[in-house]
Amino acid sequence: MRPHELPEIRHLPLFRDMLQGSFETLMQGAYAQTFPAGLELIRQGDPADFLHVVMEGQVELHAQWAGRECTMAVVRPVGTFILAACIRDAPYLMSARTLERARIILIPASDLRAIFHRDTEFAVSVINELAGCYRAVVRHAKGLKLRTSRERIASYLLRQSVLAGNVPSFVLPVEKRLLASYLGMTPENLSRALKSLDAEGVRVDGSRVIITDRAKLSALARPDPLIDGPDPEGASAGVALPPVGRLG
Amino acid sequence: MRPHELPEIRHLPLFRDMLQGSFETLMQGAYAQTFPAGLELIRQGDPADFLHVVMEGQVELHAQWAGRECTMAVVRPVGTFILAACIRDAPYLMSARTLERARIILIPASDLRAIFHRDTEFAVSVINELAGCYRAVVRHAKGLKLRTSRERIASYLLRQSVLAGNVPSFVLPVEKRLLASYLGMTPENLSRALKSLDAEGVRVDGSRVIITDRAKLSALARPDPLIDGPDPEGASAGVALPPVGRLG
DNA sequence: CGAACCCTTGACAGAAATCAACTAAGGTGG
DNA sequence: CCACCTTAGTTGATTTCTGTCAAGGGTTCG
Repeated sequence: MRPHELPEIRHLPLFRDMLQGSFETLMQGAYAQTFPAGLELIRQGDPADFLHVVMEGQVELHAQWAGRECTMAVVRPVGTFILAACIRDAPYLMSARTLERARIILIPASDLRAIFHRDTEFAVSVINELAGCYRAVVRHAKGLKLRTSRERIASYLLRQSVLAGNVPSFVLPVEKRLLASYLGMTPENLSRALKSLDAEGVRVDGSRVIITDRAKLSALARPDPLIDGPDPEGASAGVALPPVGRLG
Repeated sequence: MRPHELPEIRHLPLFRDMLQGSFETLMQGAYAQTFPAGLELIRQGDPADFLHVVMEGQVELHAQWAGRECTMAVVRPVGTFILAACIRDAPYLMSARTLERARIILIPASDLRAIFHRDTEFAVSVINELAGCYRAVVRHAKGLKLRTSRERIASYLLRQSVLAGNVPSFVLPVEKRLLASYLGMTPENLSRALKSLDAEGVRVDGSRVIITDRAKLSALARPDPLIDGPDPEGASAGVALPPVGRLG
């Protein structure tokens, strides 16, 4: 593991409050590895052996069934994924693949379980992390069930704009096909819908999005913190925040 | 609170491993209440004050947006709901209403948070509960994104049959309109789809479902433990289990 | 008995998936 | 350096699915 990585992990919400001894024990069993783009890191159904921490690059969480596939989330630095499976010692519900060259820390699930039995502070951090993940998926499911495709797209674009610091123009952080799958539609549909959103205050040029009429777009999207997530602190102050898609 | 209720709560996975002292403290602040059918217990967006434990009756968790509404889950005895919101001290993401006369135990969220900071065993139980809830919603979302309406219905019926002890015939545990909303479709659509499933080995008469050709239905549903949930132990032995829809 | 309400059915309109063709961009290898 | 191949994205035509609106039968409950 690289020298700068340990403190970076240590500062994650999940690890920042635990005892130093617990952290050191956890890190003794952990190791880092760099993977090329497009590599399948884990496959759904496999037993959960390691908690994964993304240090660099993007990782897609996706699910398959009956030959179909859909994107569930994208994890960016510094985020973790498949915590729940590790805790339950249960098979992964999702697969993970690198979208680009990625550096990942792997922490043995057994160490994880052993330590939160002994370190209450760590247990509390795990609780908070899990509760956050849970709420993120609930919001995702709400969006799928309550909003139409166009509304989901509009909300997503508005959200990205807010996360980028309330800027009117930004670049999509992922490929459109992936975005389509994440939003629960086909690439063709996303393409057409994006064009049709021209009339709702959005211009799209390649991967660049320009919000030309925020009020009109907002009227369609009807953003709601109970679906889109809470407004990040400092967003109003123009502080740029990473467009993290947490759900792991 | 009634005399038989305390030990019942004590035996819940969430409370069975905690220190006796912690449990007593938690129960001191708790109180029970009986609500009539159709009552809105909590509204999404409200601050999370109490963890709810269902002792009797059914409670629907649902979500609203833009005048639309959908069912997210049904909680039955003895199950809890909105644990995550209580932990994060965040607004509820879902509303809850009684489907029938229901008896509910209310546990102050602040007590909850205070106690798992002191009682590691309880913290571990909360972790396991949350991880389970998280995985339940992920499975729900997977079903919505990967399966068509007919496939979701077929899977649901097959699942209910298994939970009832692998019986070929059973009664739907909820109203069809609610089931439709839970499965992500309109009541009209469910009605039509159920009729069309006649050709796939299912007969429906009112709320009674008869699986006439399990192989054929299974070929459509393609049940998968990574979506439908793990097979309950003892199911093969014919042990009847309650058709619990946990997700809270 | 009447008033809701659930469920069903039909007709229709709108949305989305599918199939197919085409463009454009990026990377590979000659 | 260029020809070639692969892949993302777009667009169009078509079909399938789904939601909406409307009406009617049946049940429950006050």
